Amino acid sequence: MMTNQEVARVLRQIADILQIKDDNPFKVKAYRKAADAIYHFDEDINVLQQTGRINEIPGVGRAVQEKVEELLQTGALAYHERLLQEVPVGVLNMLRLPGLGPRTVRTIHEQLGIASPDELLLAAREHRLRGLPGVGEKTELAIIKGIEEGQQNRGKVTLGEALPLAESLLRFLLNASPVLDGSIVGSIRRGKPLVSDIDILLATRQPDKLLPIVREYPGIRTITDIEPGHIKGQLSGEIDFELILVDPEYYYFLLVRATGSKAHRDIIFHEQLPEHFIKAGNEAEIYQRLGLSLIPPELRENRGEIELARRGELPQLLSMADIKGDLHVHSTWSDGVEGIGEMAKAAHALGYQYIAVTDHSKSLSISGGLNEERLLLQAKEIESLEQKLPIAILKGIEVDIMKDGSLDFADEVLAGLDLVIASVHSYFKLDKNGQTERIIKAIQNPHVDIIGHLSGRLLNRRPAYELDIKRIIEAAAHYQTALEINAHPDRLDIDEETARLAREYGVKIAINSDAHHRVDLSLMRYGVMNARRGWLEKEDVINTWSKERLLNYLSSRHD
DNA sequence: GCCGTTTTCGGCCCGACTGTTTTCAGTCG
Repeated sequence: MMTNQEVARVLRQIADILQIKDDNPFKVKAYRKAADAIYHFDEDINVLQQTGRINEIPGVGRAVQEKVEELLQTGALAYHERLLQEVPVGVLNMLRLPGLGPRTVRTIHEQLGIASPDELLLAAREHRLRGLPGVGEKTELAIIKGIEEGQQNRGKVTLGEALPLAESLLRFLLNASPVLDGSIVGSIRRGKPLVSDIDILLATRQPDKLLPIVREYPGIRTITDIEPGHIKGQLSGEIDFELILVDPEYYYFLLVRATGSKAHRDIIFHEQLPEHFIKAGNEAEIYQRLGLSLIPPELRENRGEIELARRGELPQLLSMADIKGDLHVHSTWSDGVEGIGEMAKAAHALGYQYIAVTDHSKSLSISGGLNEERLLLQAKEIESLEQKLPIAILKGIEVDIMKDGSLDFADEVLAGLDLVIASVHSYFKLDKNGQTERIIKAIQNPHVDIIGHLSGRLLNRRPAYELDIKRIIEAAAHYQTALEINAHPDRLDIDEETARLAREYGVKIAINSDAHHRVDLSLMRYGVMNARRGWLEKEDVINTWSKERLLNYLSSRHD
């Protein structure tokens, strides 16, 4: 059985291969679009398949439907396999490197027979790439840099990939009768943006009965290691997992032990024997026996939390339940895939009081960014939708910050909006001072309420651009401009360190999903986890505030 | 490959920068 996400992955690989083969670009786009649509579709693709309704997904026509059916029925797709013969996965991985696109990758593969990033790195170091058409010294250096940076996170996956897989596996195991209790542990439970594997703790009196149950799980690729109390293996999706089996008496002791970072647990358990923690009823009791108040998982990193727990002075971290709205949402007016009405209804269904529609501005033309005229038309639509829907819809924009720090709209235009996010989408390679000055100039603009995805990082894909974070936070504090925690699991930007620093300076934060699809509104939880890792409290985050308070705050800023 | 009461065929698809060139293809957001 395959999930929507796994099917989407195959379709995306097909798109990549077709692109390298220089096939019809619209065909490539069609495969990507179908992949995205399946990835995000609310219903299980297997259920759709059984009722013959796969082509009801927008962007999926006859050809893709047939391929998906073959994939779901047989677990493989002949067309995909055939394409992989021509262009192996290693070549597709080369595509992920900055500066390398389909044409260059094709040339490298065809002319030098290079078929993986490892081979590519070697060739680049030996200067065997320069001389290929379009490849010179700089490209070679960029490749080496790109691969070396990637190696730092080697084998790690984003929380956004790992957490749903871990939850799905845990749900399956909790349904098995020998399992009395269970939890995700390790770095996923602490909410780290990049994790190396899935660790799950299970309470059971019958550890011997677990193995055949685990083998039944549809998402298992291999089981590699079995020893008393442990089952290790790999899930399809190439993520390693480890199950830790423990007697119920020691469950909460192990839950604390297996969740905290090494530094955290070494300090709190220093020479204490497990027997001291037997039969605890919850985690709070474990911490209590250590003379500490309960430390939330996201804080268990030995960054000062242990001392505060001893004094009972831990921060009161915000939680998902505190979130009252989403201030960064796209629609079909730019590169979103759903109308404002759909997004607003979905936000209302999540219990939100408000959303801000913040489509892109004109200079981001690939996204269909709005010009002044269309912005006005959009405002009309928002006004009419607001009459009909039980949720406040703020008129916003994600305005582009230009190279010189000016904005893509004149102040008069921005003044007509309820909320302005300013973001960088170009000139990522400015030097540190230029990039910092540029963003500070945007911070200084009185119409700008929030700076979007400040550092521009894309986890596992692109490093943050050069910035003087401290200067930016000082400016944000001075001009009372909020910083965004972009909740998309590929971004989580600003990161936890920056968030913690911002809080110390009294800079407000907005946690935003940046949703381009209604399903993406639920990515908010990753942003909340990131905020908790940054020690943020409810008061620090403006979209935990009530609608009235937020609107007052925004209008007072604009006066 | 998808889509469609202006079309079942012909659109879909943007513009600037970068590094490589010697006039521009390839990459990127």
